[in-house]
Amino acid sequence: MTVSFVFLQRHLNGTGTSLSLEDLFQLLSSQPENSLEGISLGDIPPFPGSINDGMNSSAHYDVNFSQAISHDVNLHEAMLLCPDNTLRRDPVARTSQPQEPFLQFNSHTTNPEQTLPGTNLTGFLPVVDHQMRNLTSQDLLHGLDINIFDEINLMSLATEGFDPMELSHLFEESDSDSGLSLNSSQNSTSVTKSNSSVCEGAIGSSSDLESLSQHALEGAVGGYYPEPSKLCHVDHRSDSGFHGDLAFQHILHNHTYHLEPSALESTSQSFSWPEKSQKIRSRHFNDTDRNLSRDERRAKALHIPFSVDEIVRMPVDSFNSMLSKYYLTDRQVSLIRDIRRRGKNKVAAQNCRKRKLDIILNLEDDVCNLKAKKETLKRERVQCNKAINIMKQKLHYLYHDIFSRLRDEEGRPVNPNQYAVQCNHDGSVLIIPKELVTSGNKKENQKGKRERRN
DNA sequence: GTTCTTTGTCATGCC
DNA sequence: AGGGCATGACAAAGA
Repeated sequence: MTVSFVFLQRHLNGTGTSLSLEDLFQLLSSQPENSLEGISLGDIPPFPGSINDGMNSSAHYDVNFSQAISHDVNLHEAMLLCPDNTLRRDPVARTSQPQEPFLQFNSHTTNPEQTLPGTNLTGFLPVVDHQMRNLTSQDLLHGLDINIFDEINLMSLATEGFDPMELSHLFEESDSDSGLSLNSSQNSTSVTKSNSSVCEGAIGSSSDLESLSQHALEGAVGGYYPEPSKLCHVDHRSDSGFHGDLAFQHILHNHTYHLEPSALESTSQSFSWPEKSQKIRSRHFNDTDRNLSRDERRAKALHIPFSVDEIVRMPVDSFNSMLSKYYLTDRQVSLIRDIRRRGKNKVAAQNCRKRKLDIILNLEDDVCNLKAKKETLKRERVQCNKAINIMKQKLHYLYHDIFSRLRDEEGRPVNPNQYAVQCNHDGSVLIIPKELVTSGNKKENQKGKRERRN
């Protein structure tokens, strides 16, 4: 006991029962480490570094400490944690993000023949005669004038009510070397489809050419492009921007939407269909009509001279100019508009689902992170509670130590059951009867409650 | 036969 | 005003 008894007495007797907090701590700090039954302030562990870190981290993450500990986090809240409510995960990294639903027309053709427009293929292709007969129309059309196809388009527009069988005969007679487009690629709306188109476009010198020639006949949904020589000139509008473009697209684009996987495998494209899709596709390959989508079948039935892909992907200006420049019946126009709307919406739906998936994945990540953070905060809370308990215990010992030294005016020990140490806001410490403390506390509590209500 | 998933479509609202 | 986009809801097909 290093603090003199007189010191305390002087303070307690001389100044009434007032003991400043400073004095109290002077008293405490002057105690040997083993005083207070072996517990001193030095034993109180500093506020755990991790706690500070935790607090900082709490602040850093803008997480309310208590809330973060006690609240579960739902997906919506987790999503709202994003400051700008945007996706933090790079969708491209997260998914393959084939988010370029509109691949360029004619961008990559795997058909080497396409690199030789205007070339007579028969001079280049080292194929035997029967293969030549089975070459698709696309293979043979490169040498033809674009304007011819312009006319073809117009003619097919004029085939409203035309007998498809008659047109088919035209193809048969021309032995598949009419000006059908087949070998363009990447013209589809969805990525999956565009991938397929890439492969589909690359028919190369497949042994399946024979089977593919049938698809060639179905190339454009309007699919009937009679042999140019058998057509009369209806109207020459090759000088129109869109018309020329469109005609050219008909030449270069693959309007075959579903080709046999075996044909795809023989190409230089590395893309391969998923096993599921291949099964589905191969199951339907013998039924060419079933190969076509509903809109493709409808378009085919109405002899729409453009592929569904073109209708969907065409810029609005071109689309409108197409509708105005071409003679189209109301039914055709209506169908074309429907096809365009549905096609656009299909792509939008695909993108929407992709986004939704990304959002869900991001939220799952957020949930994981927040759970980890919650665990950290829980651990920190346990450490805080431990430190608080140690502090309480030390105060308890200090309290009893003080009372063991206190003496009243007559030199008698002060009964700790009758008196209490009260620390005031101004730093002063008073020894007051317990009745006053309890009544004072009650008043304080009531006052606090009133203030809280207000 | 039931359930789940995928995909296309429609309706609607917003830009 | 028209077109496109986003998205919820529904249905069909397939696993």
